[in-house]
Amino acid sequence: MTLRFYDTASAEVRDFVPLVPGKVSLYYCGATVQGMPHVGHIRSAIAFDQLTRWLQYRDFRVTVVRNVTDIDDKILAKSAASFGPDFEDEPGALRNEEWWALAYRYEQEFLKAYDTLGVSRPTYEPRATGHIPEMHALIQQLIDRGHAYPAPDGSGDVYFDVRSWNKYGSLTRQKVDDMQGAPDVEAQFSSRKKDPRDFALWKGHKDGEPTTASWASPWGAGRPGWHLECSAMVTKYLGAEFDIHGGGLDLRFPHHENEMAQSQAAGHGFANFWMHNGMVTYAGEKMSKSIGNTVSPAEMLELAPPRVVRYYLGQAQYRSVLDYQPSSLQEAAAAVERVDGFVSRAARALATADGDFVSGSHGAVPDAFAAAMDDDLNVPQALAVLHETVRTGNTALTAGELDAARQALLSVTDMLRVLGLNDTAGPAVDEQSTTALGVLVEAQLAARARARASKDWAASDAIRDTLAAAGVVVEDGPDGANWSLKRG
RNA sequence: GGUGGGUUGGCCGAGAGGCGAGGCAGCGGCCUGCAAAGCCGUUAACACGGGUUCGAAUCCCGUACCCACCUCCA
Repeated sequence: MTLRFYDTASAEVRDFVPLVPGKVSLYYCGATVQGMPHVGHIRSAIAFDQLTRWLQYRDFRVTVVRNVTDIDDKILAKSAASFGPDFEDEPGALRNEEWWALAYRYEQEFLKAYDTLGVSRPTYEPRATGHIPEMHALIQQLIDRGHAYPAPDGSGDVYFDVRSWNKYGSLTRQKVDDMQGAPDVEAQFSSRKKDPRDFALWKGHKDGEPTTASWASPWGAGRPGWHLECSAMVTKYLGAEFDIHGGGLDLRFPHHENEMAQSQAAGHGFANFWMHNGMVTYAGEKMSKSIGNTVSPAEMLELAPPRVVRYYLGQAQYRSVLDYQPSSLQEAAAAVERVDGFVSRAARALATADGDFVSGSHGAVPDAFAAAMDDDLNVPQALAVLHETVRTGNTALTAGELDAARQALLSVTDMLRVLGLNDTAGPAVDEQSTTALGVLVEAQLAARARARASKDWAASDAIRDTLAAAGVVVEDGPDGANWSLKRG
């Protein structure tokens, strides 16, 4: 087996070899916590969670760092708006909310969504505001090396000097001269910037901005620029050179280009691999706040249980575009139920036949599954293996070949674990209620069995219909009827 | 203007020179008292026009359309 990933920087799939044998350092961009998470954010997190889980399966010790950008123009603007006279109470918005309170509130919303959808927690989740000294050090390094300069107008801004770094643009294979200029921005900053593409490392404090959003610095009070935050934090936790930097495809430029320029200009090796997940679109258009076509995880969770949402968002190859439509959740639900159906039938059959059966693990997924995952996380192909294994298992169950069924069940369990489909939060299970429900349903099924024995089909079907209406699915098998709660 | 990516059967979605991925939906069958579930079979595709090749969805050239980024964006 060879692990291979697509590296955006070299635009090719290359063999993955970690810098330190047995260890992988992974940094991926989390959210700017200025609003509720939408499905696109979650897709990204799921993609890198799949990556993490696969690397762990391959016995790497994975250190995952995902940042929280908790200081930013939009956060300040939203907070400021909440104090304004024209503030309208949007759903979820709070009046007179300090920027740091707003950021923290949304940070928790993201965390909740990640947890619900089975995104394992990163090793660490640093906040930008907690790393001001590291950022200052990096800025000073860049100034010393001639790649950054304080704005001459005394605004307190510090800019990265794009023209001083001849590799600028290499991540996205663009030439500085070919880049489209933004006329208004050029005009606005012409007195401060040497080149319109120069970007802010440090933003000088402006009148009217809250003092809580201002930190002292050698260049004047202010706050950090977005791109700088990631460079400073990744270096602090993962070192000057690390294995993988990830994020959404839309961050390639300017964010990641700028990060790479800053860090390499400061003498750091930086990321060995750049991995970018594809966008989620809605009706063919990228889902984003500015367009307003976002779908929240909460909305999806109203249509389907967490595991189905996870399956849906994770089923495509991570680099492909995923076009969301509500009906796709129903398809995902059918696929998940097929797998779950096998798991519960197999577990039941094996438990009946073999009292000491406990759900366990091979510790190994099928070779074809592993080969698919090794190949740039080809989840669709891996899912094909999953479904084929389910079919094999179903056939074995029907034939009464319990050993084969057990093998299939263990394989399926292992594959589900790797895909993160085994442990997403489900509805809270109340043991007492479950027990009580079981007693009641069994009583109904006993009555139905008597009716069937006397060929009273009307009575039998009436019981089945009543239970179905209550969300209890009854399936007749060779050993009598089984029941389960309809998921969702 | 620049830089990437895409166009696969009714839908989703892999593959990347020869062997019909898989899921969902449909159809037929087995099983069932009837269902459900399951299994078997089955229908069907590679945007368009050229070219290379014994052979192209896959490689090359051209065309059309779509998307993303070049401004905050997962």
